[in-house]
Amino acid sequence: MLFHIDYNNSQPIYQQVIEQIKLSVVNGGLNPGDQLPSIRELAKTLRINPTTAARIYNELAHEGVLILRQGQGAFVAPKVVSVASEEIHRIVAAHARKMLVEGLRLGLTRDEIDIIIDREYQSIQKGER
Amino acid sequence: MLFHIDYNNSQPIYQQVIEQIKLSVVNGGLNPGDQLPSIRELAKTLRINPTTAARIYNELAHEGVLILRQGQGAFVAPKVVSVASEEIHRIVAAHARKMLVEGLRLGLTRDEIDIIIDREYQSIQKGER
Amino acid sequence: MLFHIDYNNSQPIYQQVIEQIKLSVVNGGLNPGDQLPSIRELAKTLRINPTTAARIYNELAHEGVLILRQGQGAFVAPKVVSVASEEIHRIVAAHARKMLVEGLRLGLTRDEIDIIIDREYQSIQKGER
Amino acid sequence: MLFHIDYNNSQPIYQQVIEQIKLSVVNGGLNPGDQLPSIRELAKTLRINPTTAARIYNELAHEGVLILRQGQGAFVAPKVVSVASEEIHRIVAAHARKMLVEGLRLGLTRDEIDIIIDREYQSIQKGER
DNA sequence: GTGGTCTAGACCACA
DNA sequence: GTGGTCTAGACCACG
Repeated sequence: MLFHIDYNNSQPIYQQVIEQIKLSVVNGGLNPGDQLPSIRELAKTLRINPTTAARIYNELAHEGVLILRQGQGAFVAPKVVSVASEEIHRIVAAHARKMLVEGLRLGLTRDEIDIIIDREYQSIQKGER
Repeated sequence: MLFHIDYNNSQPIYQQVIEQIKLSVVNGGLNPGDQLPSIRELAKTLRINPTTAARIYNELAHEGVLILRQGQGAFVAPKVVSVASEEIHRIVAAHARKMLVEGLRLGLTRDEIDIIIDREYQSIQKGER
Repeated sequence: MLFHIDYNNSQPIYQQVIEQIKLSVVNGGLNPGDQLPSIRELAKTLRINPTTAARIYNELAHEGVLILRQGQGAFVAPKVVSVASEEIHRIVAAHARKMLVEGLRLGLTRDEIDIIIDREYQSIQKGER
Repeated sequence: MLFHIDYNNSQPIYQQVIEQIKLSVVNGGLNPGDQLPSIRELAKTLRINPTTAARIYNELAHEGVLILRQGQGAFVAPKVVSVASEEIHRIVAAHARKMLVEGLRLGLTRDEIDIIIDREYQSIQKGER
């Protein structure tokens, strides 16, 4: 559960870490009930601004990934998907569309894109990165 | 070739329109050599500021999607992809990863995600949206 | 003495033609006293706006490359360099600097740049392009 | 790292500054990781509009020369040239051709041009200007 | 504090 | 008419 920040990435720091935490939840690196480092600790280890660390946890709590308990800390939420399946579909479809348009535009075929997706899927399952 | 802006979308409007133009180029709605509405015209129809419209075309010209000719207008560029294949792979893989993590996190299976991708692919090919 | 316009070039039409005429003068395709097509003729063959054709000749006349005689036409000027050598030096140095900075920035060595220069020099002498 | 604007120059000021920054990167005045003045600071010192200053940094970021980090500032990018060597050659050759045509047209010999190039090269290496 | 987005509007360069 | 440059200034997102 070691997070890393790529400062040469245009993506904001807080989004980079959010993505990594979500990934850990997906590939089993983090399980429901697991406790995460405190905001101060996270800020210290990642050497980021405490307000940025707070933002990370707040967003994740807002999305239902984490549960923040006053004075106790942050914990991975139980897998209770309270999001409407329509909404889920919409979110994933939007990502899929972006990926497809970009890939096709850059000259890839549908099959080549599928191969890339598969590779990423394997890498997620293995807990890589 | 009708573009639309969703003001409830957190994505900046110039990026929304950029995506839509790229999509049109991919699904054949726009072909190399086709002329696009002028900056002023685009600004008028979308009811955005001309400088924002200019930004849309400028970014697309930078990316090699459009060609801007002073005094003449904006045209779809010929398909000459000069992007390194590594770079293409990297871009698509990043999108794929985001999509997979989000889908899996929200409880979808790999198969369900594949179905969504396929639906999006079909919709792009048909020139929908 | 056939000029061509690359509409996929960001460089303005009038500058493209000016460059080509200058090149012809340099490599002997056009010699002092030679008559050029009239403005109307140039506009017609290149399928450009007559005002653009006029601009081409006016700029070249201003730079001393051509001489425009009312009612007679445009002629290549005799090689009387009336430009101060300082000025010449300044102009060429500016071009050289741009070329060097761009080449070095993109990872070329001085020798590699020299090779490119030499190749261009040969191509100019041969009257290519 | 002092930039200057020549208002008697027909070249747009954002391009003048871009060139100067590229030059600094080439001659070692600016190294990867170095922080540049903020957009607002640059605008203030050059007495230009902040949006013009932003444009300078944006273009350089697009070209991969700088990296902009929201909330942090602008930094010189690490030297990762991902431009196709064909493209590099094409760019430098175009500059070389322009320089040669102009020099020859104004009566310089090949040797005289080479001397000017060499002088510019020395001046770039020394970090002059 | 930083950069990112958007507006409103002027003036120039090009065809 | 077209796109290109620049200004002036507002408001948001990020750290």
